Amino acid sequence: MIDLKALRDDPDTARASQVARGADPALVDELLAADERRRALLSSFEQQRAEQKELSRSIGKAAPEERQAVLGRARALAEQVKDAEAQADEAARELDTLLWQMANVVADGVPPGGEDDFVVLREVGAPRDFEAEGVAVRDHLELGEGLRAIDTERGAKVSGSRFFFLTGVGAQLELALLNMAMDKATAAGFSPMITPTLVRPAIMAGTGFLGAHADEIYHLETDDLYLVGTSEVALAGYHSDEILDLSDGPRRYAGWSACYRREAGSHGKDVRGIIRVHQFHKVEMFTYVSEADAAAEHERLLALEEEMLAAVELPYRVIDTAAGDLGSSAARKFDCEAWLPSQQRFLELTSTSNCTTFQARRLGVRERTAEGETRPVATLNGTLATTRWIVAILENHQQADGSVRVPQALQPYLGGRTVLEVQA
RNA sequence: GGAGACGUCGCAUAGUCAGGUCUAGUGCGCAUCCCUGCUAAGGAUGUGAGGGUGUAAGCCCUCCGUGGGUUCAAAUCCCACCGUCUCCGCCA
Repeated sequence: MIDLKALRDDPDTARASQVARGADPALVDELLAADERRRALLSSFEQQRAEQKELSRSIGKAAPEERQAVLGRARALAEQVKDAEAQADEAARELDTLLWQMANVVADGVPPGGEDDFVVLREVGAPRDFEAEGVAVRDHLELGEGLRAIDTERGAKVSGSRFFFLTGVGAQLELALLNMAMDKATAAGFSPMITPTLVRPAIMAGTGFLGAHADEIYHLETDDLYLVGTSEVALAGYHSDEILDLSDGPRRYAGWSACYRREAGSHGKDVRGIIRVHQFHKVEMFTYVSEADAAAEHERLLALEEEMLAAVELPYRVIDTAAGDLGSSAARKFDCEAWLPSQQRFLELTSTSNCTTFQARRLGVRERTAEGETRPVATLNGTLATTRWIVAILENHQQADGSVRVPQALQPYLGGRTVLEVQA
């Protein structure tokens, strides 16, 4: 959630942020009004409560003859206090409801607008000229089937649409990718983590995923648990309600987990193959860092993502996501999109968000300052590899006969294999 | 699934049966200072979180796993829930 004090001091920035996101700036003024109301009612309650406590204490030592009179007054006061408390509570609830509706304030420099208003920061690597090479481009599913690596038909039979099996070399390829990502993260100082994929409502809400896109999330009614769409959720919850010591630097984690997405709003989109699926695997970087160092950490996560993309030799571009396409928790987001030869377009492979103190406030993650005070930390996350990367790797490294070249950096993770051969 | 024990301000604990200076005590740890001096010890003071108010010093409120309830008054009594541990059963 946003910082109420900052909102009070500088409502214009918050209003501008709402406008950039395409959200309603009036929410800011509703918040200010609700905050003022809450503080007034709280002060009133606290004053009456102090009075009541004092009177109540005097009963124990009151002389027997005046006891009844004091008791009578105390009873009346108790009624009054109960009423004042109810009013203060109600005002606090109203404020809270508004507070949880408000998305993070976007960072300076984020392009305003919606999904299509991103800014391309750079393009790296050139797409192959398949025509010149004499290669008739196959899409990832055709390639995957030829390699006996992907089986979507049986995925549908067993689990429904948007499910699949990775078979044989396909399974090995995913493990290779994810292991390489874990190694890379570990080398960069991230602690490897294998996280729960079912989380409590408070954790899911704290990360900001239960807002506008709540229908994207699987919910297990019987147990009131949510299936995570990314290990970010579990990693953000990991230090919830804790006060961290970040004086030795940020806490960095690399989460390995299955991820689940309902894809409720994407009927008919990316229905072929494994581009958009209900379940996949991902290695996710997650950092807890002092707010002042958050922007630098964001660059660091982005750099690691680009290193991974370079390691698997994919042409890609980096985009600065527009305000309206940011998640509610993010103040800024960079996506890396790989070139997809079969569709002649870019496909998102990584996404790194700076959530500033937004998630930390909701989840109660703070740090101890040098002065001994507490303050909310900043949280950031970024993708290091996912099942979807297989799509881009197969397509970009395909050869004329339907076999696929293995990028050099990946070869050690595939037993030294240099080519994935077509299977009979 | 059954039976039981437990959940207190970093850690360890007192307090709960008998509701009222508990305005949560003590030890350890930690911080500052003092004394002294030689691989250290002793003493003093301070030391949870969140919030309201105030220029400030300060004053005040909330929190004893969570949420309700009883009462003038709840760490303490009642109810529900959550979590941890032990034993039994069942399943992998």
